[in-house]
Amino acid sequence: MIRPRTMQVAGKKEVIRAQTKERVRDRIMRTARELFYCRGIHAVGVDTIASEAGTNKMSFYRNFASKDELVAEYLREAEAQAWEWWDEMVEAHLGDPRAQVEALFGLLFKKTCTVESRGCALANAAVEITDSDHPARPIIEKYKADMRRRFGQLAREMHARDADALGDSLMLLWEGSYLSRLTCQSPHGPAENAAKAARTLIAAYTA
Amino acid sequence: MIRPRTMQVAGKKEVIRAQTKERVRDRIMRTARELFYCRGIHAVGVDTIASEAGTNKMSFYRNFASKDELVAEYLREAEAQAWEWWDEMVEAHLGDPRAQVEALFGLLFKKTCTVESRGCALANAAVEITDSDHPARPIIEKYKADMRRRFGQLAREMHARDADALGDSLMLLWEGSYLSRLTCQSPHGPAENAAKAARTLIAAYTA
DNA sequence: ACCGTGTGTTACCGGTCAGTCACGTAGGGA
DNA sequence: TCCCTACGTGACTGACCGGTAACACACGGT
Repeated sequence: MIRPRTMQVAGKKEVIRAQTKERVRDRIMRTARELFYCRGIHAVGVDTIASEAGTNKMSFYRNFASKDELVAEYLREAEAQAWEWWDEMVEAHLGDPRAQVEALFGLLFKKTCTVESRGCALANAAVEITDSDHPARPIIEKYKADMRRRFGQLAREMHARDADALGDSLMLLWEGSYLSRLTCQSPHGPAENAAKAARTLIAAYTA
Repeated sequence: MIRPRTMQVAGKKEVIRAQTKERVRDRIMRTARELFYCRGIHAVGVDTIASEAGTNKMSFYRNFASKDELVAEYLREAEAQAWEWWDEMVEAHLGDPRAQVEALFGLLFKKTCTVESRGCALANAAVEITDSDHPARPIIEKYKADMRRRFGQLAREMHARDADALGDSLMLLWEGSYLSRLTCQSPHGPAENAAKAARTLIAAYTA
């Protein structure tokens, strides 16, 4: 039941130990992140994750209630990471929503147009997980709803004529970039033109 | 090995039989289409497909070499269907590429913004199937490469300033619409604004 | 009347899946 | 010293996976 990990005040010994011997839970999370992202959620079993993380299934189940819970945790981490990057871009251009969008699409380009990219972890999970009772579903839906809201907000701050339409358009370009990374295996896919499209749309809606 | 189904000249009896008792292979294909699309490819086993199609696993393997082959066939069918719809829209507005794109995005709206829609079968398969040796991979990649080429061609016919960029942008909107249908479970997602975005982009690139 | 084709049925194979049990051990804090 | 926590190990369950073997039957064409 995922106990709260009583992080005791770290003495010197503790620090060394943390470096040399990463806790099992963290090793599992890191391994799961890599495997789920690269091979997909259904394609990776808990046994594989455990042994790839240098441990075993029993230790896995001492740290996670179920595979579904691990998946949910994996997506929560991915979401937190995504917003961290997003906020970085936004904070670098406070008060200048155009520059913020520009920076965000620059980041998108950097993330999607690499050989290793497999698109958006949350979006991929949305495709793979069809069971509406899965604990991952609310995480995905909240994430994407937040994203839509944020794009709409940016459009409003740019004083766009039809802010909701512009926000949605930007989100479509965003999502399309991620998906096209999977359908056109080459890193030189349509996603390379996402930033330009965003710029064009913004210009058209704020002329 | 999927024999070519020696479609003998149909006598009257044959016609009746075809109505009342659909061939096993067709029943399996139809069932597979529904189940794969709704629940995902990994989530559906051949046993389920067979029994849902009113037959059994043995009859399944008399018609398909393997599950992977069925998946490939499923995607080939989906591709053919998609191009059929595409060509219908294009042929309805011969010589008017703007109207053709308009019609295509109208179709996209009709397809994505329904409660049952689960996005694009090919794109979903691209997410689920990570093994590069899978027989479905070349089908997916060819389909999306063709789509990119077609969008580029349409942009060129519209005499757009940067035809490749416009084509890619339209494709991103297209793909984004499909993906957003899965991430924002409601039919009232950002995809509702895809056509408007396409119109805006075209206007900007051909002004 | 005969045979080939398509189909149904049952049982089976080896492998993998998620998840559990019982037991052993190393190390750190009190 | 003692104990508690974290972790490792191997065996196990029951379900399901893709795929196969052997046998039976119904029907249509010749």
